[in-house]
Amino acid sequence: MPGQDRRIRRSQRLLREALVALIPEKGYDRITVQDILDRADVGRSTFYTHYRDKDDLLLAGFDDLRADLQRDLDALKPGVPPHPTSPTGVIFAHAYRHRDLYLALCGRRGGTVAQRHLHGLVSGLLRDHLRPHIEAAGSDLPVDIAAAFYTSAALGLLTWWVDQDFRPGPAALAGVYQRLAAPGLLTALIPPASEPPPAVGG
Amino acid sequence: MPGQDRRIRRSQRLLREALVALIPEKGYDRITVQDILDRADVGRSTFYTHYRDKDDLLLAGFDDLRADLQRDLDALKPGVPPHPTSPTGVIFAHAYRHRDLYLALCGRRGGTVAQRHLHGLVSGLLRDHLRPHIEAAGSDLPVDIAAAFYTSAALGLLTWWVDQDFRPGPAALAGVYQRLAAPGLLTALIPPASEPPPAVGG
DNA sequence: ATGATGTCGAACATGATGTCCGAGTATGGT
DNA sequence: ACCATACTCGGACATCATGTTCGACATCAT
Repeated sequence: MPGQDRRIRRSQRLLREALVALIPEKGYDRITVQDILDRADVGRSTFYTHYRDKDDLLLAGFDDLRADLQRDLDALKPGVPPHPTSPTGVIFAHAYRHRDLYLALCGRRGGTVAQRHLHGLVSGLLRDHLRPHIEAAGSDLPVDIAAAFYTSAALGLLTWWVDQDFRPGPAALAGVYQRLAAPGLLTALIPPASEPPPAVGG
Repeated sequence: MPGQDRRIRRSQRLLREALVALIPEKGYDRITVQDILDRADVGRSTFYTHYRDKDDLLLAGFDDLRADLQRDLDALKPGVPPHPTSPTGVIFAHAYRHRDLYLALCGRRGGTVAQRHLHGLVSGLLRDHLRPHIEAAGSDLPVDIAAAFYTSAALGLLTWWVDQDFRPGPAALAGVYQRLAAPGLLTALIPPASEPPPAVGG
């Protein structure tokens, strides 16, 4: 059974790697299951015993990514009070460390499923990050709207960055993001204007 | 021939309407050409004489939309110097007037093609709008990055709005967008800080 | 070594895609 | 009114991708 596990994981890893490698080449929509099979040198039924379809394979790889990103973010939360980076900065750094994967997930040739899931993930993240700030300030700004705005802005920047071959470094990108995002949020919080936290706007 | 033209346009209109109606029901990816044919009550080869595939049909409808939106925006440009609304405000109003279409284009169940094209359209729009401001201010902010940021923010808000059944009115939405977007752009322009135009940040 | 467990991949049935060709219909000239 | 023309319509077809089935095979436990 442990040996079987090793074999299973081997196929799964091969399939996932094949898909990630194929996406920048052909574009997710044009990739056929047979393409993945050929690239991974794995049989058809092997694929279908592990995954329901192409989307399922993509999302399985996504779970690992999500866990990894969550670890980075959890490491940020209890950190020193003047956070060195925002959640968005962590995401950019994470994307830079996993360039191949993010190229497939939010690059030009990625698919709807990946983008949607990444959006959902980041959206939940930012909502949780923003809510306390907005509530503490007693602002009338709806949390959902703010989350939608900043999630799409961050992911849009990320997508642009990926398609630019990660040209400005992750720190520079995070800097630009802060520069554009933070002032708007700060002024949107002013009605009672209680606290100006160091790294809001994530 | 004029009669023929009428017949042609009839089929084309029926097909486009069928697709737009189908997208919110089934989701673009799950729609089959046969679904469109059945809904429009049009024959198979009729479809393929006019369009190469499903994507082509969608994009054809897109051209009309693009022209319509461009008219609204052109009407804005030579307007009174203190523009009453930003380009983004115009887009929100346009989306509100064509709710059915935008529900298909950027709603939850829309497809990759539509979103990509809409993104490209708005991106070009905002780039042209932002460049003079940034250059006039002599800011070091790269135009492309700013365009990526604000395009995604605007379209993300639009997508959220569409999925909320266009709940806050278009004016209210445009107001929130301005509130979140404008301060960041204004402070990003400050290095020389030459002019504070009324409705930047589109 | 041998049985139990679970994977591998060729072959198959189904459904979607895009093409082809004969039938049908409106137009325009006579 | 009639015919010829031009163009559209849609059923039938070949092709391709998908997801399933089933026998062969490899690995581990006893």
